Amino acid sequence: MELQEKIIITLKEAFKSLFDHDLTVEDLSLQPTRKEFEGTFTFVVFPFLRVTKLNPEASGNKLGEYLVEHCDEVIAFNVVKGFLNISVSESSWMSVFQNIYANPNPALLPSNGKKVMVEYSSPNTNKPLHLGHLRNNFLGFAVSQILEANGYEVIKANLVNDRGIHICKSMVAYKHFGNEETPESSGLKGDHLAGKYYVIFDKEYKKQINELKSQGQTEEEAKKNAPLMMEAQEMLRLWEAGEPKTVGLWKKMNNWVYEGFEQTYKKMGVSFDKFYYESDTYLLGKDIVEEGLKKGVFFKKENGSVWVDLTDEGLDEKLVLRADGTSVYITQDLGTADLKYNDFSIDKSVYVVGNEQDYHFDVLFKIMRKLGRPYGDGLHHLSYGMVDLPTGKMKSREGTVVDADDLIQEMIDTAESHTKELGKIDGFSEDEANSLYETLGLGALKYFLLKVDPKKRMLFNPQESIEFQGNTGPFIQYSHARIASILRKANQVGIDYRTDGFDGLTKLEPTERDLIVLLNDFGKKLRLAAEDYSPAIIAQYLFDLAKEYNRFYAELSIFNEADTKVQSFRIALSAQTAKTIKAGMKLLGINVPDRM
RNA sequence: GGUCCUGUAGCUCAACUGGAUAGAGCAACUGCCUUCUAAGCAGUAGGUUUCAGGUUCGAGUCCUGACAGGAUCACCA
Repeated sequence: MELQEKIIITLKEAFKSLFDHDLTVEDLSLQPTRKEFEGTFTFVVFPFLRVTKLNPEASGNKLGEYLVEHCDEVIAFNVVKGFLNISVSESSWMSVFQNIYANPNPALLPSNGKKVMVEYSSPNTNKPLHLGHLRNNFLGFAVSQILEANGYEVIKANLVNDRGIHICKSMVAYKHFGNEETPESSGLKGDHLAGKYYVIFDKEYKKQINELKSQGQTEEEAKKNAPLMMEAQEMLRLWEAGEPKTVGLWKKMNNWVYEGFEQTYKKMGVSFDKFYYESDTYLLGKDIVEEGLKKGVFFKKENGSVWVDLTDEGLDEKLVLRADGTSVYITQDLGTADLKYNDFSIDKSVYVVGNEQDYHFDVLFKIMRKLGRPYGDGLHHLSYGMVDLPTGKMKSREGTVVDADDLIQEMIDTAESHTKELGKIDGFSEDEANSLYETLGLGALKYFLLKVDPKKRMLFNPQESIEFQGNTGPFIQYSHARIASILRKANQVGIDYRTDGFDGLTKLEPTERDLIVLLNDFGKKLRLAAEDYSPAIIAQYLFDLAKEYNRFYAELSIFNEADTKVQSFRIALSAQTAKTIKAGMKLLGINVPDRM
């Protein structure tokens, strides 16, 4: 049984025995004791004064005395105002440590038999990935790992937006200005090549608009009548009709993009179990519209358009099918939701999509629940804030974006020069060194984007945002490398740091105890991160853990320690910390080096 | 304008979901490498938690109203 659980149960008994009052375990909770007070757990007695009918101090004292007497682990207590601070014996902490140390993988809770799909990335195929996509991809991958560690079976899905007016724009521009350019002939990655023509389209389109405006058309007319735009619209019609030449060009350009994406995904370290393509799904959902009409969830207006009325849920009326019978954005999402369920019979479905689509998903989920879908309550929009630059919002058409490939490379280069400056690569082969730079550069980038609460909008300053010191990925990686070094030496010297090497040890230094407390928290954090869909909780925890370890490292010596039991224990404590850091970082999709 | 999200040290972020004197990192300053990796450790300084009310033993956290920033409100995706 967990230590905290045991204390809470004893508290429950205390209320029964001392005050003849029944409480549930859920009524009682412990919080960490603040650093300036003696103790590890604190029980706040204020809410129970009505039950104890005593003043706060007396209540705390009564409960504290009961705990010391009836709970072996509790060795002392003190009461400050209404706060009962509980001290746990050092031998209890030792046995807590023995328990967690025996677990080979701290980041793996038993299977819960449930299936969840996490849809993330979901790029458009007309341009390369940028900084905003990085946040999406890292979040999606990390949340998948976290859910898996919590016992879910996870299907990582990517719904590729491969059709529509945007890709037609790139195609039109390529037709006019491409001169049969290919990734090979241009030396450009396929996604960058497609993006180049998307930008060209916009540039030429704007020229045409200005020309038409100078001929007396309004802005609105000009936007509609510009030949390039009309051509793009026509191309979309041809595509939908399956016209072979158009489809051929579409396939050719998309394949270039996919090759480019594949490289970037590989570099980012993210992966998918299932790809969906909108070219396959964009016609789905019409049967659901029919179903909704039959069930009375939807209604038809005079012109034949179909709507859902969500005013009773605090939203508005929303169109789900046009008067001419064609789909809108949400129509296909209705269909895709069912498709996912039919493919995998999932219990939960998570959509990692920016907060600009909050309203859309609110509507989508409410509709699915009204339709009585079995997975309705398992739908979740992991909504994250935009990544802004100091110059403001990123706009891909205007070229004010931080390109994902460029940024990753920049991070790796920075890691390289920083590492060389510190002179830390003695004895590294070239391959090892390069792999280290990649680990550190990506670690810094991923940690930076994941440590912030997903729903918060964040600022990215290319010059200043990425550091290698303080609350950063490399700081945590460094802590791991330090421990790895200790373990190498311990193995070399032949120190036994398995449990029997320090059995019977009862004396603990404060930093050692603090480390055990933190290590013991990992499971709780893991659950919380899954409940909140928040890798930031793991990131924050790992920083705290690394920080605490570095304090321990600075304060106490291992190899100069005369008592061999203490020595073995400190190495075991180090090993457990490394294990936890490695497992936790893996949840974030970050590797940790053994040397740096 | 309606709805939703956000507002905490100069900057970037925490605060265990209502608990004690609001904590870290960066930047600044002071110490610590003849000892296991100084990408580290210890310390100093930095705050009316945007503002005004309210709820209660207790509010950064909940409620109301301002103010500021962002998103969204198409027979676009």
